[in-house]
Amino acid sequence: MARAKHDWVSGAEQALADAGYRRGGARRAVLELLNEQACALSVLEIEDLLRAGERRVSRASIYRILEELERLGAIQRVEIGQSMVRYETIGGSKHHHHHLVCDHCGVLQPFSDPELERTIARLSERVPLVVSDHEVVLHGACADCESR
Amino acid sequence: MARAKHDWVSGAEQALADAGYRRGGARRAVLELLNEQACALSVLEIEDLLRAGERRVSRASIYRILEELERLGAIQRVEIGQSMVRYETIGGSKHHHHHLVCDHCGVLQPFSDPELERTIARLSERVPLVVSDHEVVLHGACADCESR
DNA sequence: GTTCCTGCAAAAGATTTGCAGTGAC
DNA sequence: GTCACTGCAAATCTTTTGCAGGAAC
Repeated sequence: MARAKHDWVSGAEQALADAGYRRGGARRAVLELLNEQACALSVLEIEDLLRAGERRVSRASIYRILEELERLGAIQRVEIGQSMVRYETIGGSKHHHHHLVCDHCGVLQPFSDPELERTIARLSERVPLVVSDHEVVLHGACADCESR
Repeated sequence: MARAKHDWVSGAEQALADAGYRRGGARRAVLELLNEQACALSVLEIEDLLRAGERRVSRASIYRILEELERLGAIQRVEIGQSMVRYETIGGSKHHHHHLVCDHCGVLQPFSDPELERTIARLSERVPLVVSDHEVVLHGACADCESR
């Protein structure tokens, strides 16, 4: 899967280049960080991870970069509570999925379910809206918090 | 339905009283406003509607009142983008539902679907989380925005 | 050399908190 | 009279914007 992972980064960079953007260190650092994640990150988490790791990037730049990437369709926003927007890659090594949120500790896990997708696809036809996207969040207690 | 509507307000007031809260004009105004709504409102919308209508309530009080009501289970938070938390009544005259969001104009509509509920209920058994709640948001273009 | 990218600092928007006065019981 | 409720103002937190210097082409 190392191949697929690398492909998301280069795919995104290609899309950026095609859209007339130049290369830059901050953007590359954000792309690589996002590519390594199992699940969606908030801007502040991205900032902290970058500060701890490869290269510090200013918060304003992170916001700007994420906005560009979202516009190009390389990442998507997910809103799962905690009053913070989160972002995650689209395509690449990860598939379409939804989220489980532990309301006690805040842990986030991805899950996916074909039956759910079929149900939503069918439902989308019956609804007074031309549906382009959907989001499902299950709230509850994770194994750790439940056993405590 | 006037009966059911009134019942949500008095039910919530009863729950508040049981929890040791006293009555107050600001809280009553918020309860009645929420009760009349078709769908979830943000704090700022609540503030504007109250200012225009029955009684002005300070923003800080609205936040505090909503927090209490959420803790008591009389209302629920929904997060549907637009970087703003929204709240709506639970129980009362309205049933469990989910949301359609027009990404162009921001309009919000409720919908519900029994098949979706069954699918999610089944799914909730298979997931590494003790599920207590769920939220589904469909994004797209509403009839108005689509035809334009 | 021109234009875009980036960081810094300030601004804006949403939410929370501290405190003092009023009102419920 | 006591303690909760409320409004105001200040503080906090997230996100956006303006501007100037540096980097990509």
